[in-house]
Amino acid sequence: MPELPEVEVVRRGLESWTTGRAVASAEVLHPRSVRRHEAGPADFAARLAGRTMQAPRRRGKYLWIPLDDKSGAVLAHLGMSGHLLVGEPDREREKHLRVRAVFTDGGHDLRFVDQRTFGHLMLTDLVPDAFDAGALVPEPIVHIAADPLEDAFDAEAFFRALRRRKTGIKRALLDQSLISGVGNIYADEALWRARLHWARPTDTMTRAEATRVLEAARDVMGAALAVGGTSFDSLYVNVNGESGYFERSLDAYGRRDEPCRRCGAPIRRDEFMNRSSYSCPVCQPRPRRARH
DNA sequence: AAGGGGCCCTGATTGC
DNA sequence: TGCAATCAGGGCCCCT
Repeated sequence: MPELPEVEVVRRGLESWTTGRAVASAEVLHPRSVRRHEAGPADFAARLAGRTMQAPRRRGKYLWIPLDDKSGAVLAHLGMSGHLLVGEPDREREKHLRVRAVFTDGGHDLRFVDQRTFGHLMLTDLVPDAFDAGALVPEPIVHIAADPLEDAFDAEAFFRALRRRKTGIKRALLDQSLISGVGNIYADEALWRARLHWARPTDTMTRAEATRVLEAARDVMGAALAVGGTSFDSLYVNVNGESGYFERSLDAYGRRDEPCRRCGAPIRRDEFMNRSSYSCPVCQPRPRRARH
């Protein structure tokens, strides 16, 4: 379940393996993994061959590798279970290997392995960024907001957007067009730290509450990044196939009926958006006017 | 037209 | 024991 910290761990891990290396050839082993590349799997592979990769970049949960003169890029979203792995090119093929690129220098290859195929890769153009003057972003993600660890993130604009929305705070945190990089785990963690219930209506939120949840999101994602990200089973791993250590630091997510680390009350689990929401019934009381 | 729900996927786990 | 139901969830698409 890679969210911002996990994707950033992958980006850092890829850096020395992509920068300045030319692709000899690529193969797509599962068409669904390039479904957003409209010209199809064969075009994806053919157009990647011969291109030189640059240093990988990231916004929210999206990662991209600019190509050649930076007019284009490989855009990646890891979805639920996507891994980008590097290793000896002749090693055994993973069961869920979906896309593979080998380089002209004959060194480590780059593999996209994805059990559930919610993730995807595509080739795309880079266009001017709306948030960061002079920067370029992949065209398909121009609509998503900057993430809270970027300098370009506009906290004031985020607050104004919250007040305009008629929804609950968790749904807003998960809306990548308002703030990117936050998924189900870190949304629950940020709300627990900010002592806000997930159904708190955003249109009446105070500046202090908005600041609190934003700072909490920054803090918790920064802390997770510092220890290599969160991992449950093997659904998320870095480029060497290793898991992170943040799971043991989670305060809310996945802790149903376990004592709140602040007040001792048993953590509750609610159904929300067809998934789970974990919160403390005492520290995060349900608002009278709840919004989903 | 913004908000909310359904759906896509596979493997581990749970239940009968 | 074996099979079926359930769960996990990001983002796209569709409906109202």
